[in-house]
Amino acid sequence: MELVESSPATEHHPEMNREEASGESSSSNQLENWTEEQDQLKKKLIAHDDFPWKLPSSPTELPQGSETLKYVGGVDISFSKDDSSVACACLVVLELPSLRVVHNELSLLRLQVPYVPGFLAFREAPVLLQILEKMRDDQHPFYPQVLMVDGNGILHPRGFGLACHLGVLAHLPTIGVGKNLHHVDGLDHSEVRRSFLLKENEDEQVIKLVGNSGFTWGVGFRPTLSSVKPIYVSLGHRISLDSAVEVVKMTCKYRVPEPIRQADMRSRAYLQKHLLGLLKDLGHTEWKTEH
DNA sequence: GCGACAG
DNA sequence: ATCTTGTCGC
Repeated sequence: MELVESSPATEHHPEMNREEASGESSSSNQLENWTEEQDQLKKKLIAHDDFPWKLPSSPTELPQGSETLKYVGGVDISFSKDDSSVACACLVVLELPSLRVVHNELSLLRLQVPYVPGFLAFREAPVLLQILEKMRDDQHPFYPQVLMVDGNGILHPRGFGLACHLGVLAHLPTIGVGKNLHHVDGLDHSEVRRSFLLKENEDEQVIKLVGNSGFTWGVGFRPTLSSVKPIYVSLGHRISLDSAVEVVKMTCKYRVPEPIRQADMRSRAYLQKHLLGLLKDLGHTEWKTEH
Protein backbone atom coordinates (compact mmCIF):
# COMPACT_ATOMS: atom_id res chain seq x y z
CA MET A 1 0.00 0.00 0.00
CA GLU A 2 2.83 2.37 0.73
CA LEU A 3 4.24 1.56 -2.66
CA VAL A 4 1.08 2.64 -4.46
CA GLU A 5 0.52 5.74 -2.40
CA SER A 6 4.08 6.96 -2.77
CA SER A 7 4.32 6.27 -6.48
CA PRO A 8 3.35 9.25 -8.63
CA ALA A 9 3.31 6.99 -11.67
CA THR A 10 0.46 4.84 -10.38
CA GLU A 11 -1.60 6.92 -7.98
CA HIS A 12 -4.12 7.97 -10.62
CA HIS A 13 -4.66 4.56 -12.12
CA PRO A 14 -8.18 3.36 -11.34
CA GLU A 15 -7.33 -0.31 -11.95
CA MET A 16 -5.19 -0.28 -8.86
CA ASN A 17 -8.24 0.27 -6.73
CA ARG A 18 -9.96 -2.85 -8.04
CA GLU A 19 -6.99 -4.93 -7.11
CA GLU A 20 -6.89 -3.51 -3.64
CA ALA A 21 -10.62 -4.00 -3.20
CA SER A 22 -10.20 -7.68 -4.04
CA GLY A 23 -7.75 -7.94 -1.17
CA GLU A 24 -4.73 -8.30 -3.43
CA SER A 25 -2.85 -5.02 -3.55
CA SER A 26 -0.73 -4.42 -6.61
CA SER A 27 2.26 -3.60 -4.47
CA SER A 28 2.21 -6.93 -2.66
CA ASN A 29 1.88 -8.60 -6.04
CA GLN A 30 4.89 -6.66 -7.18
CA LEU A 31 6.93 -7.73 -4.17
CA GLU A 32 5.94 -11.35 -4.78
CA ASN A 33 7.03 -11.08 -8.38
CA TRP A 34 10.29 -9.45 -7.43
CA THR A 35 10.96 -12.05 -4.76
CA GLU A 36 10.28 -14.82 -7.27
CA GLU A 37 12.64 -13.22 -9.79
CA GLN A 38 15.38 -12.95 -7.18
CA ASP A 39 14.95 -16.60 -6.26
CA GLN A 40 15.13 -17.62 -9.91
CA LEU A 41 18.22 -15.54 -10.70
CA LYS A 42 19.87 -16.75 -7.50
CA LYS A 43 20.07 -20.24 -9.00
CA LYS A 44 22.61 -18.89 -11.49
CA LEU A 45 24.81 -17.30 -8.85
CA ILE A 46 28.44 -18.46 -8.82
CA ALA A 47 30.03 -17.99 -5.41
CA HIS A 48 33.64 -18.84 -6.19
CA ASP A 49 36.49 -17.45 -8.30
CA ASP A 50 35.44 -17.87 -11.91
CA PHE A 51 37.64 -15.67 -14.10
CA PRO A 52 40.69 -16.04 -16.36
CA TRP A 53 42.89 -13.46 -14.65
CA LYS A 54 44.71 -13.52 -11.34
CA LEU A 55 45.17 -11.01 -8.57
CA PRO A 56 48.40 -8.98 -8.56
CA SER A 57 48.81 -10.00 -4.92
CA SER A 58 48.50 -13.65 -5.81
CA PRO A 59 51.29 -15.65 -4.14
CA THR A 60 51.57 -17.89 -7.16
CA GLU A 61 53.89 -16.96 -10.00
CA LEU A 62 52.89 -15.26 -13.21
CA PRO A 63 53.27 -17.97 -15.84
CA GLN A 64 52.16 -17.91 -19.41
CA GLY A 65 48.49 -17.75 -20.29
CA SER A 66 47.21 -16.04 -17.18
CA GLU A 67 46.78 -12.31 -17.31
CA THR A 68 46.74 -10.11 -14.23
CA LEU A 69 43.77 -8.08 -13.02
CA LYS A 70 44.11 -4.62 -14.50
CA TYR A 71 40.69 -3.06 -15.11
CA VAL A 72 38.34 -2.66 -12.18
CA GLY A 73 34.93 -1.09 -12.72
CA GLY A 74 32.72 0.81 -10.32
CA VAL A 75 29.07 1.83 -10.59
CA ASP A 76 26.85 4.21 -8.66
CA ILE A 77 23.74 6.31 -9.16
CA SER A 78 23.06 9.79 -7.76
CA PHE A 79 19.65 11.40 -7.40
CA SER A 80 18.25 14.90 -7.59
CA LYS A 81 17.24 16.42 -4.30
CA ASP A 82 14.30 18.18 -5.93
CA ASP A 83 12.95 15.26 -7.94
CA SER A 84 14.03 11.89 -6.60
CA SER A 85 13.09 10.24 -9.89
CA VAL A 86 15.77 12.18 -11.74
CA ALA A 87 19.02 10.26 -11.59
CA CYS A 88 22.50 9.97 -13.04
CA ALA A 89 24.13 6.58 -13.41
CA CYS A 90 27.89 6.29 -13.74
CA LEU A 91 30.30 3.55 -14.66
CA VAL A 92 34.01 4.16 -14.26
CA VAL A 93 36.92 1.87 -14.99
CA LEU A 94 40.18 2.19 -13.08
CA GLU A 95 43.54 0.80 -14.07
CA LEU A 96 45.56 -1.18 -11.56
CA PRO A 97 47.84 -0.60 -9.83
CA SER A 98 47.78 3.14 -10.59
CA LEU A 99 44.07 3.59 -9.76
CA ARG A 100 43.91 5.94 -12.72
CA VAL A 101 40.45 6.43 -14.25
CA VAL A 102 40.69 5.18 -17.83
CA HIS A 103 37.01 5.17 -18.69
CA ASN A 104 33.93 7.07 -17.64
CA GLU A 105 30.35 6.53 -18.78
CA LEU A 106 27.38 8.63 -17.65
CA SER A 107 23.65 8.37 -18.18
CA LEU A 108 21.05 10.91 -17.13
CA LEU A 109 17.58 9.41 -16.78
CA ARG A 110 14.29 9.22 -14.92
CA LEU A 111 13.71 6.22 -12.67
CA GLN A 112 10.10 5.10 -12.27
CA VAL A 113 10.70 2.23 -9.88
CA PRO A 114 10.82 3.28 -6.21
CA TYR A 115 13.45 2.22 -3.73
CA VAL A 116 12.21 -0.65 -1.60
CA PRO A 117 14.61 -2.13 0.99
CA GLY A 118 15.65 -5.57 -0.21
CA PHE A 119 14.73 -4.77 -3.83
CA LEU A 120 17.26 -2.13 -4.78
CA ALA A 121 18.22 -4.04 -7.92
CA PHE A 122 14.85 -3.49 -9.55
CA ARG A 123 15.44 0.24 -9.31
CA GLU A 124 19.10 0.45 -10.22
CA ALA A 125 20.17 -2.64 -12.16
CA PRO A 126 18.44 -1.91 -15.51
CA VAL A 127 20.39 1.29 -16.26
CA LEU A 128 23.68 -0.12 -15.08
CA LEU A 129 23.16 -3.22 -17.17
CA GLN A 130 22.43 -1.10 -20.20
CA ILE A 131 25.65 0.86 -19.80
CA LEU A 132 27.65 -2.34 -19.36
CA GLU A 133 26.10 -4.01 -22.39
CA LYS A 134 26.81 -1.04 -24.61
CA MET A 135 30.44 -1.06 -23.56
CA ARG A 136 30.73 -4.80 -24.11
CA ASP A 137 29.00 -4.73 -27.49
CA ASP A 138 31.43 -2.03 -28.58
CA GLN A 139 34.27 -4.41 -27.71
CA HIS A 140 35.63 -1.62 -25.56
CA PRO A 141 39.25 -2.30 -24.56
CA PHE A 142 38.57 -1.12 -21.01
CA TYR A 143 35.57 -3.33 -20.35
CA PRO A 144 36.01 -4.18 -16.64
CA GLN A 145 37.28 -7.59 -15.52
CA VAL A 146 35.51 -7.17 -12.20
CA LEU A 147 32.87 -4.68 -11.12
CA MET A 148 32.46 -3.07 -7.71
CA VAL A 149 28.86 -2.21 -6.92
CA ASP A 150 27.48 0.42 -4.57
CA GLY A 151 25.19 -2.00 -2.74
CA ASN A 152 25.33 -5.47 -1.24
CA GLY A 153 25.90 -8.86 -2.81
CA ILE A 154 24.75 -11.93 -0.88
CA LEU A 155 24.56 -9.80 2.26
CA HIS A 156 20.84 -9.49 1.68
CA PRO A 157 17.56 -10.83 3.17
CA ARG A 158 17.33 -13.49 0.45
CA GLY A 159 21.04 -13.67 -0.32
CA PHE A 160 20.71 -11.81 -3.62
CA GLY A 161 21.43 -8.09 -3.47
CA LEU A 162 22.14 -5.63 -6.27
CA ALA A 163 25.72 -6.80 -6.82
CA CYS A 164 24.56 -10.41 -7.36
CA HIS A 165 21.65 -9.31 -9.51
CA LEU A 166 23.81 -7.18 -11.78
CA GLY A 167 26.57 -9.79 -11.87
CA VAL A 168 24.26 -12.57 -13.01
CA LEU A 169 22.51 -10.44 -15.63
CA ALA A 170 25.80 -9.10 -17.03
CA HIS A 171 27.64 -12.40 -16.48
CA LEU A 172 30.40 -10.38 -14.87
CA PRO A 173 32.39 -10.88 -11.66
CA THR A 174 30.99 -8.41 -9.12
CA ILE A 175 31.72 -7.28 -5.57
CA GLY A 176 29.10 -5.83 -3.25
CA VAL A 177 30.13 -2.81 -1.18
CA GLY A 178 27.68 -1.36 1.33
CA LYS A 179 28.32 1.82 3.28
CA ASN A 180 25.68 0.77 5.78
CA LEU A 181 24.88 -2.68 7.09
CA HIS A 182 21.71 -4.33 5.93
CA HIS A 183 20.50 -6.02 9.12
CA VAL A 184 20.14 -9.68 8.24
CA ASP A 185 20.30 -12.88 10.28
CA GLY A 186 20.88 -10.94 13.50
CA LEU A 187 23.78 -8.89 12.16
CA ASP A 188 24.05 -5.45 13.73
CA HIS A 189 26.36 -2.60 12.85
CA SER A 190 27.03 -1.71 16.47
CA GLU A 191 28.13 -5.30 17.06
CA VAL A 192 30.58 -5.04 14.16
CA ARG A 193 32.01 -1.83 15.54
CA ARG A 194 32.37 -3.44 18.96
CA SER A 195 34.24 -6.35 17.39
CA PHE A 196 36.77 -3.99 15.86
CA LEU A 197 37.35 -2.43 19.27
CA LEU A 198 38.10 -5.75 20.97
CA LYS A 199 41.71 -6.20 22.04
CA GLU A 200 41.97 -9.42 20.05
CA ASN A 201 40.93 -7.58 16.87
CA GLU A 202 42.94 -4.40 17.27
CA ASP A 203 45.19 -5.40 14.36
CA GLU A 204 42.39 -6.69 12.16
CA GLN A 205 41.31 -4.84 9.06
CA VAL A 206 38.59 -7.36 8.35
CA ILE A 207 35.86 -8.85 10.55
CA LYS A 208 33.76 -11.76 9.35
CA LEU A 209 30.03 -11.14 9.41
CA VAL A 210 28.69 -14.38 10.88
CA GLY A 211 24.93 -14.37 11.45
CA ASN A 212 22.91 -16.22 14.06
CA SER A 213 22.55 -19.10 11.62
CA GLY A 214 26.31 -19.49 11.43
CA PHE A 215 26.46 -18.36 7.82
CA THR A 216 29.18 -15.89 6.79
CA TRP A 217 27.43 -13.11 4.89
CA GLY A 218 30.48 -11.00 4.16
CA VAL A 219 32.99 -8.91 6.07
CA GLY A 220 33.21 -5.59 7.81
CA PHE A 221 36.24 -3.73 6.41
CA ARG A 222 38.17 -0.72 7.67
CA PRO A 223 40.74 0.94 5.40
CA THR A 224 42.88 1.86 8.40
CA LEU A 225 43.05 0.44 11.92
CA SER A 226 41.82 3.76 13.26
CA SER A 227 38.77 3.94 11.01
CA VAL A 228 35.56 4.13 12.99
CA LYS A 229 32.90 3.31 10.44
CA PRO A 230 33.53 0.18 8.38
CA ILE A 231 32.21 -0.68 4.95
CA TYR A 232 30.53 -4.00 4.31
CA VAL A 233 31.88 -6.27 1.60
CA SER A 234 30.10 -9.30 0.21
CA LEU A 235 30.53 -11.42 -2.88
CA GLY A 236 28.36 -10.53 -5.81
CA HIS A 237 29.02 -13.07 -8.56
CA ARG A 238 31.85 -15.23 -9.94
CA ILE A 239 34.27 -14.29 -7.15
CA SER A 240 35.03 -15.61 -3.67
CA LEU A 241 34.77 -13.48 -0.58
CA ASP A 242 38.55 -13.69 -0.04
CA SER A 243 39.31 -12.47 -3.54
CA ALA A 244 36.68 -9.75 -3.21
CA VAL A 245 38.38 -8.47 -0.08
CA GLU A 246 41.73 -8.50 -1.90
CA VAL A 247 40.32 -6.29 -4.64
CA VAL A 248 38.85 -3.93 -2.04
CA LYS A 249 42.24 -3.66 -0.33
CA MET A 250 43.94 -2.83 -3.63
CA THR A 251 41.49 -0.05 -4.43
CA CYS A 252 40.98 1.62 -1.06
CA LYS A 253 42.63 5.03 -0.80
CA TYR A 254 39.83 6.32 1.42
CA ARG A 255 36.93 4.67 3.20
CA VAL A 256 35.07 3.89 0.01
CA PRO A 257 37.02 1.97 -2.66
CA GLU A 258 38.10 4.25 -5.54
CA PRO A 259 35.96 2.75 -8.30
CA ILE A 260 32.78 3.38 -6.34
CA ARG A 261 33.97 6.67 -4.94
CA GLN A 262 34.80 7.96 -8.42
CA ALA A 263 31.46 6.80 -9.83
CA ASP A 264 29.73 8.52 -6.92
CA MET A 265 31.53 11.82 -7.33
CA ARG A 266 31.18 11.90 -11.11
CA SER A 267 27.50 11.01 -11.19
CA ARG A 268 26.76 13.67 -8.60
CA ALA A 269 28.74 16.34 -10.46
CA TYR A 270 27.12 15.51 -13.79
CA LEU A 271 23.67 15.66 -12.23
CA GLN A 272 24.35 19.08 -10.71
CA LYS A 273 25.61 20.46 -13.99
CA HIS A 274 22.59 19.24 -15.92
CA LEU A 275 20.06 20.47 -13.40
CA LEU A 276 21.52 23.94 -13.60
CA GLY A 277 21.25 23.69 -17.38
CA LEU A 278 17.60 22.71 -17.13
CA LEU A 279 16.77 25.66 -14.92
CA LYS A 280 18.42 28.04 -17.36
CA ASP A 281 16.54 26.48 -20.27
CA LEU A 282 13.26 27.06 -18.46
CA GLY A 283 14.05 30.75 -18.29
CA HIS A 284 14.74 30.95 -14.61
CA THR A 285 17.17 33.81 -14.52
CA GLU A 286 17.01 33.88 -10.75
CA TRP A 287 17.31 30.71 -8.77
CA LYS A 288 18.58 31.77 -5.44
CA THR A 289 16.83 30.30 -2.42
CA GLU A 290 15.98 33.78 -1.18
CA HIS A 291 13.91 36.36 -3.10
C1' DG B 1 1.10 -6.56 16.42
C1' DC B 2 5.32 -3.32 16.11
C1' DG B 3 9.69 -1.88 14.61
C1' DA B 4 13.74 -2.34 11.52
C1' DC B 5 15.18 -2.14 6.62
C1' DA B 6 21.38 -1.58 1.17
C1' DG B 7 20.53 3.00 -2.06
C1' DA C 1 19.81 8.60 -1.72
C1' DT C 2 19.84 14.01 -0.23
C1' DC C 3 20.15 18.42 2.93
C1' DT C 4 24.48 20.89 5.34
C1' DT C 5 29.58 24.37 8.02
C1' DG C 6 32.83 24.15 10.24
C1' DT C 7 36.28 21.78 12.49
C1' DC C 8 39.81 18.66 14.41
C1' DG C 9 43.91 16.13 12.99
C1' DC C 10 47.78 13.80 10.17
